[in-house]
This record gives sequence, structure tokens and C-alpha cells, in this order.
Amino acid sequence: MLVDGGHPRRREPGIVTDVADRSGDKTRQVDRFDQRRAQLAMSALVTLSELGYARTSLREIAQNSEFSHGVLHYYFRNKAELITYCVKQYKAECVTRYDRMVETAETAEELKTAFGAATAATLRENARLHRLWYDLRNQSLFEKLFQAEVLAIDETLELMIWRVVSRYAELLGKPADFAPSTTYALFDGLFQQGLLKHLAGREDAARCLQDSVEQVLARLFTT
Amino acid sequence: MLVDGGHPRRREPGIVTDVADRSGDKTRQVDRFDQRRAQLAMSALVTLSELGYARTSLREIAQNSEFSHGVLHYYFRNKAELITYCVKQYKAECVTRYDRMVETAETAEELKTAFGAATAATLRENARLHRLWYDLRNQSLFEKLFQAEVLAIDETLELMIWRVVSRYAELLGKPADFAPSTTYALFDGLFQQGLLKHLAGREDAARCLQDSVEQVLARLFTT
Amino acid sequence: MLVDGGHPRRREPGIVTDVADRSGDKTRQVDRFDQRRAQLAMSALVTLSELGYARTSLREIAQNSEFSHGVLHYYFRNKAELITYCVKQYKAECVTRYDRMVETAETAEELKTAFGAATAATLRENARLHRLWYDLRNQSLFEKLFQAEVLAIDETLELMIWRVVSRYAELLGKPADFAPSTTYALFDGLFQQGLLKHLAGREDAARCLQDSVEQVLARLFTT
Amino acid sequence: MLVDGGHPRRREPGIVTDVADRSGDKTRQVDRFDQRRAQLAMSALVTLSELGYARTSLREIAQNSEFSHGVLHYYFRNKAELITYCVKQYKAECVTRYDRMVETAETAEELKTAFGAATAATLRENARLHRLWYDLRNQSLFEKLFQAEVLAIDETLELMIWRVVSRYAELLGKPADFAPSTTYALFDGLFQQGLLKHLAGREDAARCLQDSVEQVLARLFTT
DNA sequence: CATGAATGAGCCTTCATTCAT
DNA sequence: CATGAATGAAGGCTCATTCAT
Repeated sequence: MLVDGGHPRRREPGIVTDVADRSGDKTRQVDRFDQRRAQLAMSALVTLSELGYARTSLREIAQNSEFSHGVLHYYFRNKAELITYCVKQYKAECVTRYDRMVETAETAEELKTAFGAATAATLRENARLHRLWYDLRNQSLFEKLFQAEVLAIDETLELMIWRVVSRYAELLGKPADFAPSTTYALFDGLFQQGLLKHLAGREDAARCLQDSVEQVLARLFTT
Repeated sequence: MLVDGGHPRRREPGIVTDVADRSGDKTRQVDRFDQRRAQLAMSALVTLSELGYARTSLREIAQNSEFSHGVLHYYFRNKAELITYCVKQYKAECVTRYDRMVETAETAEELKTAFGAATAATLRENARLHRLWYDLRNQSLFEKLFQAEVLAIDETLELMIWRVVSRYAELLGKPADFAPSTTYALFDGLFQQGLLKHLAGREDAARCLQDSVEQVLARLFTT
Repeated sequence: MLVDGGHPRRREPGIVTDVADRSGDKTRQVDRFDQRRAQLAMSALVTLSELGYARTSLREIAQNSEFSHGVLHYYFRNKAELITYCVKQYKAECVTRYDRMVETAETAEELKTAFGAATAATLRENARLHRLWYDLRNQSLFEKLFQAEVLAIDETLELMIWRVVSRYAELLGKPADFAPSTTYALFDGLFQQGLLKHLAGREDAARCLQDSVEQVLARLFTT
Repeated sequence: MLVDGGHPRRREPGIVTDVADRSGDKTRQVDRFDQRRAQLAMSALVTLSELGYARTSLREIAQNSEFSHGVLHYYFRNKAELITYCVKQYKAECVTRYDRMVETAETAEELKTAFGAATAATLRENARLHRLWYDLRNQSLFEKLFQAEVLAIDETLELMIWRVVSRYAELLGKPADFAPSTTYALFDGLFQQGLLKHLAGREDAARCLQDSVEQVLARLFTT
């Protein structure tokens, strides 16, 4: 658990983000506080995804942004909190994208193809951001500090995958044979290997990933 | 131009430049050099697997061993070479262990059970070392330096898994439906999720892993 | 690609990006940055001129000052930048001093005497600082890094000497027979030998230098 | 002064080098000791002249030679003694070469041309070795340890130059107007500037040096 | 609110030197 | 004689964090 170090303005963030237009001063302040955090996180993602957690200094992040060095410490307790916030923010976006896909597809075949394509696309387009996620998850293996957050994100992803698979099952008219966690593990394994190869420069990494994702998705169900 | 800055280390350790099978001085010396490296690596693994690559300093490694700080630099070009050596050494052992298992099993069912059990066992017993491997693999996403070595180790592991699956196919009398790389990715995904949960303190992580490994192995083949 | 590793230092110190003549914040800040640099350089010169470039550590410099070790790294990219800055700053002063001398002298004889005296005086009084300059120039023979800066300083000195000689020629009513670079080389040779002897403890080094400088200056012109 | 650190075999070198074939064991041993030193020094010159004193480690020297690292410490008290020995050995050769030139020339004009040519030639061909000499001389400004040796070498060079100039005077039938030390300082200044420019890549450095050397030589005498 | 100056612990690496063999 | 393993001090540099303004 994080201990509040007594920062004058620090508060548990995220509490009021959904309330748009309240007139209380306090509320507005909190809103601005969170807006600032989001803004900083967005900016930090550039550097962070480029260099990874361990190799990124807060100074570097500041330099590659329009913000000062000190402001990062003002809005985030420390580096750990910053990266967690960043990744969480990014992963939330990801989930949304997949969910739209699920809603759009009308046949099992269509969903399977869309899923494979989306996976390959994000591998190609967001390789760096995914790599940052894996970096954070890896950190969590060593620093208890990250564990809770990472586990939470991972669960979100597991659910996302599960929504895809459930929907596929529904369209197919068969129940899936694997547990959500197992299912997620399988696709995550595929994706990570794909990322490894993609970043190693293998041109066909994304295509291969697409194929294997489709193949595996189909095989989750007894023929 | 002068080369290499004059580090005392032998350039290609382990390769005996003389006649291969002689009890001469050279050979013995090279052996001692390599023995020392192995010894240091073994010692380093303790600290390394405890803290991870980025958080471990060579000083700390030395402190946790009976050697001086300088000796690490004497035997390894740098931190990167040390960790690579360590992980490679450890993973080579792993592979051997799995291969023995493959040779021992006499029926498909037996192999499947043995595979699941071995996976679960190593998750329980060597969690830290596995975590170190994933740490290194993760580094390689950011530092080209590690890439080649990591890819090589990964390939070794893929082959190891493939030997298991091939043997299973043989005993089963059916060909596997998945490519070696896909197969490896799946089991690796399972294992990594298992590790994540195990290190997060979930008591059932190993057991769940065992089950899902067996389930997935069976499902690699068309019923 | 990300640039520069995020060092806090301003990229082009001393160049006010805004309007030149304003009392605004930016300007004042830049000034303070440069003031600090100058202050640190001044402080560093003590240690540096005592021990020379290679034998001086930044830690030592810091210890002999009122600043912390880290502050040196904050204001200078690295050791090389620091020493270059120091020497450049010092040499600029030197040049000013000589130039004043040139302006003051009213006859050729007077200038010759003043030149000899000034040379001898600075040998006596600033031996250590001159030795530091030669040290830096010597480094530049091995490290390309310093080359440009050293060449630039050397050129400044050449011009300075040339201003003396030109003025002498003017007062004498004769043109000098030697090229500026040759002229500089001659006086530099004299000075360096003088320094060598002075630092070796020869009491008459400065006096000898004074004599030979005057003798050579006269001989630059056809009788 | 160097203190004998009690090395079992160390003795003041050079004592018996001129006696070629004596039968005493001791003598032969000393001879071999010195031969070894010369051999090591020759080998060390390569690395030393490439990197300079401060940047060269004994390890590097050993690596770039056929000798072991330890042997350097066996034959030389320390790095300082090694470099001094090296440079002294090299400079002795230089002197010989110039002296041959003096003997060969038959007219003043011829000698002047030969001197200019020889200076330019050695600038071109032995730039690195000269740079090493200047490096050592520079060290001596900071380390008293080197002072005596450097002063001795410098004196040798001064005498060498003086032999050239004396001979020139003789052939010319006029006495030189400058003292030996001044004369040496002038040519040394020219040479050092030439070296600076040559190593900075200026193609015409040697040619310019040749011209100015001849010009200055002529101007040493009243017309 | 925001800045960026300043700190000092800590890291990787280099190296002269010692010494057992 | 010669080797090269081992040491440990020292150096340049990075960085999260603190804090005065």
C-alpha cells in the first residue's frame, strides 16, 4: 500500500472524474488535478514506451514534454505511480477498442477474422506500448508495489478476451471448453511471442500472429 | 586501431585453441577460467533471481558471494554478459530436465501427466529463476544487446517443448495440428500467467497450471 | 529517436532566446545559470590547475569548493566540457590583459619592454594556469573531443600575439617578415620552455624569458 | 627520487649495456634484463603513442604485445618508469638521425634545406611518437617524478638543435645571435604548432613547418 | 501551483598493483 | 622467471527526490 507522504494537494485520484460540471471549488480542483495527471501521463507514454521503465528517468520524460521536471513529482508520488497510471490509462483504451469489435461482428467467422486482424494490427501499430505493458507486468514480479495494479489490469484484459470468446461461443452455438484465465493465458502467450518477433524485426510476425490467433480461437471449441 | 581496451578476459572462453583432447596446461587453464565463470554465475543467480536485472548491482552480487567486486568484471565483460551467461546456464539445465522426462514416459497419458507435473513443479520450486528469465527476455525488448541471446534461448525452449509435443504425438499416433512456435507460445503463456499468480501468492497457481497444461496438450490434437 | 538523455542543462547557455535587452524572467534566469557556471569554473580552476586534467576528479573539485559533487554534473555535461569552459574563460582574460598593454604603449621600445615584462610576469604569477592550458592542448592531441575548442583558443592566442606584433610593426614603421602563425609558434615555444624551467624551480626562468621575448620580437623585423 | 621497492631482481638498469661479451653470470643477467626492458619498451611504444600516457593502461600494453601483463610490472617499477624509458629510447634514436644529417651537409644552403626537410619528414612520419614525447613533457609539469628525466631529454634535444645551428653558423661563417636554449625554444615552438595542425588534419602542416623552419634558421643570423 | 537548482547515494567500469603458483 | 587471478580504491556519471523561491 502506498502511504500518503503528506503532499499538500495529493489526494486519491479518479474519485470525481465522471462528474462533469459541478460548481464546487474543491471538485473543480480535483478535476483539474486529474486532468493534469492524464495530460502528463499521455506525454510520459512517449518516452516510457520508447525506453521502458528502468531506463527512463523522470528528467527525460519532462524534457520530452512541455512540462517541467518538478511537476511530475508534484502530480505523481513517484516513478512507480506514474508508470502505473500511464499503462492503466492506455490499456483502458485498448479494451474499448476490442469491445467495439465484439459488438460489430455478426457471424462467428467474422468475429474470428476481426479478432485476428485486430490483434495483428495492434501488434504492428502499438508494439511499443504493448512492450511497455509487459515491462510493467515484469516489474511487478519483483516489486510488490506494482502487483495489485498489474493484477487488476491483467484481469481487465482477461475479461476483455473472455468477452470475445464468449461472443464467439454464442455465435457458434457451442460452449468454450477452457476457463477464462486459461484462455487469456493462451492468447497472451501468442501475443507476447508475436511482439518478441516483431520487435526483433521479423516482417511476418504480425501475419503469423493473426493466423495462430484464429487457429487457436477455433480450437477452443470441440469440433 | 587498437582493439577492445585490453580486457584481460579470454576472447572466446571455452574454446580450446590447441589440440582438443590433451591434458596440457592451456586446456587446464581454460577449464579453470570457465569453471570460475560458472561458479560466479551460480553465485550471481541467487541475487539476480531475487532482485532482477535492473535492481541488482554487481556490488551486491559480489557482497552476497565470497568474491570481490572486481572479480566479476574480471570474468565478465559487463553486467549484460553476466546475466546472459547466468540465464543461459540455468535454462540449459531446465531443458535437460524436460528431455529426461520425455525419454522416461512410455504412454501418451503418462507423458501428459509428467509434463503437467514437471511444469507445476518447476513453477513451485524455481519461480524466482523463471522470473529472472522473463526479466531478461523483457529487457531484450528494449535493449538490442540482449536480443540475439534471448532469441537463441527462446528457440531452445521452443525446441524443448516441441520435443515433448512430438513425442506425445508419436505415442498418440497422431500429428500435432499446431506449429512449433505456436505451441511454444501457448505453453509459455500458460506458464507466465501461472508464475504471475504464484508470485502473487495464490496457492493454487501451480495446480491450475498443471491442469491447464494437460488440457491444452491434449487439445493440440484433433480428437 | 529521443535526444540527449535529458540532461537538465540548457542547450545553448548564454544565448537569450527572447528579446535581447529585457529585464524579464528568462533573461535573468539564463544569467544566473551562466553566473553559476562561471562561479563553478572559477572554483574548479584551483584544483584543476593544481593537479591537471587527468589527475583531477570531479569529486575532488567539488570537495575543494562549497558545492556538492552533483552540481558539477548539473552545470556541465561532463568533465571535458568543464575543463574547456574553465580554460576558455581564463584565456579570454589573458587576451584582454595583453590587449590593454598594446593600447597603452606609445613607442616601439615601450611596447617591446611591456611585452617582455608582461610575459615574464604572467609566467611568474600564473604558471599553474598556463600549465593547465598546455595540459588541455596536450589532451587534444589524443582526444578529438578537445580538438576544435583547443584550436579555437589557440587561434585566439595567435591573434592576440599578432596584435602585439602588428602594433609593434606600426610603431616601428616596418612590416613584419613572419606570418602570424609562425610568429605565434615562436613565442609559444619560448613561453613553454620558460614555463618548464620555471616549474622546475629555476629562479631565472622569467627573466630569461623576458630577454629572449624582446630579442625575438626585435628580430622579427629586418634590420 | 625513486625508492627501490625491494624487488628481488631489480637493479639500476643500463650500467653494463655497452659491454658485449663478458662471461660473468651476473653481467649476462643484467644484459638480458636490459634487453628485455628494451624489447618491452619497443612494444609498449605502439600502444603508448596511440593513446597517450594517461589513457594507456598496462593491461592494454600487454594485450597489444606478446607479453603478459605481469611481466611489465616485473621489468618496470611502474607505469611512469616504463613511459620514461620508452620515450628516452625513442628520442635517442631521433638525435642520431639529425646528427647524421649535420655531418652530411656540405653547404649552409644544403644544411638549411636538409634541416627543414628532416623536420617536415619526421612530423609526417613520426607524429604519434612526437605527440607522446610532448605528452610526457606535459606530465612532467605536474609530476615531479618525471621532471628530471624530461629535463634531461629536453637538454639532449637542445644540444642536438644547437649542433645543427652551430654547423650552419660554421658553414655560413657567422656566429649565431641567439642562445642555445632560446634557439631550441623557437624550433620547438614551431614543431609543436606543426604537430598540432598535422594531427588536426591540415594537409599543409608539414610543408608550412618546413618553410618556417628554414626561414627562422636563416633569421637566427644577422644579415 | 510550478520551477528547476541542488543533493548525495549508488551504479558500472577501469586500473595499478599484489601475490600465489 | 613469468603468469594471470584477484583486489579494492577511485572515477565519471545518472537519478529520484527534496526544497527554496
